[in-house]
Amino acid sequence: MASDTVKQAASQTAPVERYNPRVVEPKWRAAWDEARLFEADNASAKPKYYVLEMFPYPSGRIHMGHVRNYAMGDVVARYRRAKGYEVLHPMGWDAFGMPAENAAMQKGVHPKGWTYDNIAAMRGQLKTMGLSLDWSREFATCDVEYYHRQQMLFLDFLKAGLVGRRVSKVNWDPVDQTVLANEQVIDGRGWRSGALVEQRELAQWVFKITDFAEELDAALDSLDQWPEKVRVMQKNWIGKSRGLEMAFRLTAPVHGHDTIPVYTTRPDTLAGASFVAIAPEHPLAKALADSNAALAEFCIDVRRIGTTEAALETAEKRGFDTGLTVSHPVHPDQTLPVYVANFVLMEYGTGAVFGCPAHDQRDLDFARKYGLPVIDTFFALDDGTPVASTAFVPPKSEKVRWVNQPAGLDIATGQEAIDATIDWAVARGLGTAKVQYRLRDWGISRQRYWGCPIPVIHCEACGIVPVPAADLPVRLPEDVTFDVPGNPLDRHRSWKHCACPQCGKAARRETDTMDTFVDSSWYFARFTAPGAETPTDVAAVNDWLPVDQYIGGVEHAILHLLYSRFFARAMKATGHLNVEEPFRGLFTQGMVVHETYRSAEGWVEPARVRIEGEGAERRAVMIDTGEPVEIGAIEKMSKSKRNVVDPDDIIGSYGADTARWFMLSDSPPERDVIWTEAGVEGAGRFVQRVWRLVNEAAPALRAVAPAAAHAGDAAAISRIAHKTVKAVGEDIERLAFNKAVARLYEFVNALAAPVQHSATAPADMQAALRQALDMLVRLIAPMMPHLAEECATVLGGTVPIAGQAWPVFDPALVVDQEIVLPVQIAGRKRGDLTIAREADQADVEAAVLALDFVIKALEGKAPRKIIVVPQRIVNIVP
RNA sequence: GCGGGUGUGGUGAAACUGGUAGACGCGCCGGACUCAAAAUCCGGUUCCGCAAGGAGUGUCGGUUCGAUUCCGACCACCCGCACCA
Repeated sequence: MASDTVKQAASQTAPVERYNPRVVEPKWRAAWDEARLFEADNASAKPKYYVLEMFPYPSGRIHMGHVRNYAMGDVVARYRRAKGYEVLHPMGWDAFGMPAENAAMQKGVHPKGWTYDNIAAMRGQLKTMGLSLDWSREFATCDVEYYHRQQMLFLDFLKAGLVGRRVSKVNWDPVDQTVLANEQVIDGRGWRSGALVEQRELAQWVFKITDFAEELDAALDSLDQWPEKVRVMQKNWIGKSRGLEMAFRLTAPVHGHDTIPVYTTRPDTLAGASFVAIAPEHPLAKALADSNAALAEFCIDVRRIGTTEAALETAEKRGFDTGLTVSHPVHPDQTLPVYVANFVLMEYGTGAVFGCPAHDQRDLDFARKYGLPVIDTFFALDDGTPVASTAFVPPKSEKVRWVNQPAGLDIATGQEAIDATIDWAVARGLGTAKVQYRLRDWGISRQRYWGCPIPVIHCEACGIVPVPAADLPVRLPEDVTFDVPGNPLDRHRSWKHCACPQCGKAARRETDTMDTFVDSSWYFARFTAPGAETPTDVAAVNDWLPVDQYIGGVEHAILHLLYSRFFARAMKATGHLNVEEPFRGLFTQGMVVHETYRSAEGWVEPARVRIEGEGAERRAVMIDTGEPVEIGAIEKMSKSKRNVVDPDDIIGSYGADTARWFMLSDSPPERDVIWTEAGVEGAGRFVQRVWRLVNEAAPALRAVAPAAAHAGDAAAISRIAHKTVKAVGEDIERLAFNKAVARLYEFVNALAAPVQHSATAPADMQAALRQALDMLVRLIAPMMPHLAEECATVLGGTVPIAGQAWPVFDPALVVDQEIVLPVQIAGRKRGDLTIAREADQADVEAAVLALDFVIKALEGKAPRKIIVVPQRIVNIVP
């Protein structure tokens, strides 16, 4: 092509000044704020759309994971707004929690000051990202206005019977004098103090999440806009199982027990039962231990190992023969020994099991160790006749098989078979069918300062007395100290002393605070009316909820998301809202990962490393010393590996749009994205490219009115523009941001040449270009909002475009009249056929047979078959 | 062990319900502009082959005119759960 023309055209325009995000971005953020474009109106008549990203903990700095998360949410928010929705896109702070207290202990700062300072810093950082957030609804969970309403909810839940007080075993750190969560116990020791953790029985407040176990399980099937993975994880966590509860009769009653109730999900294996085992905490075990020192010692000993998963996994199966025997329920003449065994859990089922060594690896291990029989007999499922199982597969093959279907069953059929044996057993009076859940009630008591005070009072005379509504909020005192371990609230000289609201006598305020997961279980509801006197404004919350699109990390797949689902139900039961499921659409985004670098002194920040060479020759050296650096694995950005890239640095040097664009390109959003310098530079290059494109075109096009219909080259431009509008919209709706990005690259590539000639182009071409550029600017706006505004200004349109409509594509322009059909011979592509879209089978066949390469391939013979898939492909079978 | 997922060039990845495998980005190679560089622009880039052609989406097999896509068996990696009876 005439490169002279290109040269000429290029030389006519002065080089475009580089786009400077440092100047442009703050300008547009101010303009948006000024116009209050992102404040949601509860009274709006438009259809509502609620998009929410999981709110951050105010650690003090945002990280790249936040940037990715909020960039995604912002694309959705800006897109929906442009599509005519009233969009709620709020931001807040999950502000209670341990780090604030740790900071208090380590640095001597007050948790409150530390937290609010961090919030201020992070708010500033977030604002530089140019997110279309409704900041007027911002709150922190440590704001008294918020936790006041949380206390109101607690009292309503208490009244509704959804809160209980239960003595339960907890991990107690004797040095820090506090309860530890299971994950804070490492090898039986407290993660901070290193002290041996004790198991303590402590009175705890619990939310009765198990009241909703069945509903929480069943409703998972309705969450079709949730990732399968998350639903499965929740299903497993709830752990619903159907089984049989039955009793083994003791051959001689002891300590008032004449039977041992057991629970089993596999009644079909009952014929193979060869022992019964009870938990060390089982009432019968305790009674026996009173008069048996060896058993008492055993019970203490086996529980000393700790409850960490690692300890449990490796722990040997240990048992203590009580000397008691029970009779087999089906064959009363058979007796089975009763053991106390370390692998039986008091918390699940009845705290007692029967062991079938022929069927279960764990039972087999136990039977071998204690010389118990392995009985290879099953109940046939149809009539309950015991049979010697020929279908039995030894445990090492791991695949459970059933007698009447020895080839192996899928899970559903297997469950049917088990259900049949349950019915059979119930009919014979062996026991009762029972549904069991693994889900435990949610213990919310924490012996911490920086949390929401639990609004109850303990009175010697009246017992537990709720704080009267008029006395709310129960405020956290500020004059607390952190110089000694334990709960500062409990040590505070006056705070806990109060008068009983009922009898007026001296009483004690509850000094435990709520688990911080409580705070995050209803914040999404509060955003709908953050100033309401009651926890929710019922009309507003019902209008906005469920959240249409919730976006966050998969690490919250169980706890936060399950607790929130519970809260929605509990709030419904107490009249605070009227939905069951808080989040209609859930998206779990991948992490931002980065290569790690290691020098002689340890992990090194990427900023201090220079990469040289590539492929096998790729090396890293320290920038200052030239010392070689080992390139490590690609891992999640973390302080410990020092592979963190600070969003501030990136936004400072490339601008927010570049950072956002890069976070959205490259990887599919659910997958991890690898942060690379080259990738960011590529994104930055694209920003400049769009800017140049628009500026080169603008002088010629500014006054041109976009027109709808064009011919020839102009039509080609219109077609790609309209196709891109369609595709990008669809991609955003599917959250396929990486694909939307690729489309926009293609679009810009396609516009490059026409823009070169825009000054001398015919009028219809100019009109088509003008329209295409207008569309381009609107399409990039959700991802790169600042650049879009600046480009729109250059093109002479109305700004800001943040409040304007999404472009509409003309369906007639997204289908081509003439199409290129691939032509295959025997399933291999040999060439193309350009033909009218409307061509029928006969036209296509005739045209294909006239093609040179087809004639050559057929060598004069008639084809055996010609397959024509309209508008798709032609395949000739010779 | 149970459950879920992933596997495609040098690389991040595309490919709607079976229909042109590798769009787009990064990197690389070549060229233009430049005294030179940066920036930018143009062209090329799955592999083997000078070419014609052949091979190719983790492996092996199947269904089909046609398979990255569906079916069966396996392999590797990642994630979650796990003494739950």
